[in-house]
Amino acid sequence: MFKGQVTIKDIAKELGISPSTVSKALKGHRDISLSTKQSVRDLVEKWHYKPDPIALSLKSGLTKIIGVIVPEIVHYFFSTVISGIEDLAYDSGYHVMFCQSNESYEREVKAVETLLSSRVDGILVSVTKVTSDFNHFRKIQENGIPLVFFDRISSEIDTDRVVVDDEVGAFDAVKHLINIGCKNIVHLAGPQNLQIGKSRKDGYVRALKYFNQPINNQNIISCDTREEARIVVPELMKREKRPDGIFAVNDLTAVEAMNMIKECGFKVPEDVSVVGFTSGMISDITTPTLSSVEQHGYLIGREAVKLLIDRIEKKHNLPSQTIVIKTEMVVKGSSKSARSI
Amino acid sequence: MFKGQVTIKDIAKELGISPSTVSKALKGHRDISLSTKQSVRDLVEKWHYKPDPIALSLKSGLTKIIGVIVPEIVHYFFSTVISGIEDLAYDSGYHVMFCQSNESYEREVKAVETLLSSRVDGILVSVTKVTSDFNHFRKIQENGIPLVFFDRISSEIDTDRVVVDDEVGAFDAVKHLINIGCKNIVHLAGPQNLQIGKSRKDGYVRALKYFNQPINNQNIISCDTREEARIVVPELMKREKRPDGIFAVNDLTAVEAMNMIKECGFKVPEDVSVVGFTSGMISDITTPTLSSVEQHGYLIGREAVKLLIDRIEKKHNLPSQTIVIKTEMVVKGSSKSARSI
DNA sequence: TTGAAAGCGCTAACAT
DNA sequence: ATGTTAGCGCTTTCAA
Repeated sequence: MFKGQVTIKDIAKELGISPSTVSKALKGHRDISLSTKQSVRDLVEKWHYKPDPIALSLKSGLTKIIGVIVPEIVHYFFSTVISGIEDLAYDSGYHVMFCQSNESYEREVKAVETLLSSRVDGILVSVTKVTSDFNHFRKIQENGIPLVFFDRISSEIDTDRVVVDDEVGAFDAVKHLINIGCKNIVHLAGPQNLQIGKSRKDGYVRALKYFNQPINNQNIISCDTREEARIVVPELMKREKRPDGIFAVNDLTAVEAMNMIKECGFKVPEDVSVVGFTSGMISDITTPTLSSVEQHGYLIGREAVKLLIDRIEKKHNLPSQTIVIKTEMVVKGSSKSARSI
Repeated sequence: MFKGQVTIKDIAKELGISPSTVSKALKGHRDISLSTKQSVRDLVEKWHYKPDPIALSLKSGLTKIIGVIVPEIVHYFFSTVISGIEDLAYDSGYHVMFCQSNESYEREVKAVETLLSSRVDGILVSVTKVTSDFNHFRKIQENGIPLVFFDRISSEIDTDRVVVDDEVGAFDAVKHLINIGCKNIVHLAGPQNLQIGKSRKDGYVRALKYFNQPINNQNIISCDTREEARIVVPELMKREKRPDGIFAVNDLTAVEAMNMIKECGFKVPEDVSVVGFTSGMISDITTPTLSSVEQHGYLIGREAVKLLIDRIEKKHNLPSQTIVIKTEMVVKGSSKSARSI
């Protein structure tokens, strides 16, 4: 009873019964007498007995722990997702173990090994930007551990997914730019080996087509970091045919694009309208505030956990499913055009 | 060998030796023959044997898991701390389990219970703004689990701590403003019931005294959110004696102050210099970039984990220690005064 | 209605 | 140099 924790043996000894009887009593087994059950419950209450999760795990082979791999915790979007994961996981009786891949393939592989060797019951992953070999994810599946991808998925692995409707979000963003009068919209695109990079570009292209604007390959530029924007955007502003709208694959890039535009002596949104992706706190603190496509990270986290727990507890046996979270175009200062439409 | 994982038994059976021999061989026990050791190692390699951490935990009573309780993950400062915690913990062979208290006392208490019942080896906590009863922390100590506070500490609990030197950070910030020529510096202050709110104000006051500037109570204004700044700062700018410097208790407030100053038709830093606290990503994306006091969250995380692991592994038996992380005044665009000094 | 025994994977004291 | 045994805390047949 000391050494920190009360065990089932302590209870049994005190009550003069066997450990197995205590165990059954606790589980409400039918063939334990009511009086025994009651005295066990009383003592459990009094001594604050809590079953040891480690012993439970050893028996059941389950840890009630969910592993999560994200590129970076220090990232508003991911921290909202994590927040959602955490909340629902705890409510469902699971714990959460985090690993950051720091956008490094090697660290991602290591994180997978770490989580597997920790015997987590399931794994949630948002893939790094640079991952192009997916064998470490296959290993998860070969071990029979449920795997759910969220946001940054790999299309090479057949598994459950929670994604944002990137294509539609991008379409809406570009549609908005067109609606406010932009005629020469540049897309600062993400890596095309990532689904989100591809989808957002596809949405951009589809919107242009839909509204009969010409598609110019010069207007699709690989640029998804602040550092790149710092180089790319000033180039853009020197073009003979200056862009009047920029749709960036993420908010940080969009913000830096705004800053560069201003540094080049132009105004946002008067000269160039800018729209980002992943509306977060950032979009509120810039001047002007940044129009952006809201991704509902918290919800993504919750849905991903729900899917994962369903798999772990085998609540269904459906083929892999993909849940699509709707995006929402949030118009703020960087694109509220005063120009006539 | 199937069912996912190879066990020591599988190895033993294959080699026709006993499990305990395998165990000893793996540990490099002196009285196992070299040839046996070699064949064990070979098979371990071939079959990818990994010891089951759960069985290890059951034996040792240790889980190699560290519990962390933070107010909010969605918070740049905390996410940097977590990042530091994560990195060092993993390098030291520990896993990390997170709980958010969401600034709620009840959730904090629940988080403590959760972590204790998970049998974590140690706990790191940054206390919520509202916690005034500390018995749940005492329970951690009574269970013999090492406890380390970081950033938001409780002075009622005798334990290891890692804190930021808020007072000196604030002093440096105000000193900087004075150095660049500010004569009328306003402090947008945090809640005075929180240690950080008080310390930062104290640093402000001390700096003014030290440089023989008058201390005006009108210049210390309770304002630590963007919403408040939106109301307070325009008032300030209407004063007969306009402030020429603002030292805000956090970056978000500082950023909104900048925005308000600009909205009132003044320039940053030409008319008013602004300095924040907790230099983060935010400070880079505003225009102008925000001068701020860097808190080194990542380092705080690492130091806290180091302290905790030392306690867990009983590397020393010193009385409770407090590590103070130095802050650093980072001068950026919002205070680079062109004025002569 | 209750208890004894085995076993989850691993280790360590104690044989051989 | 290697094997046997017991036990960490719990559950679950199976026997009483």
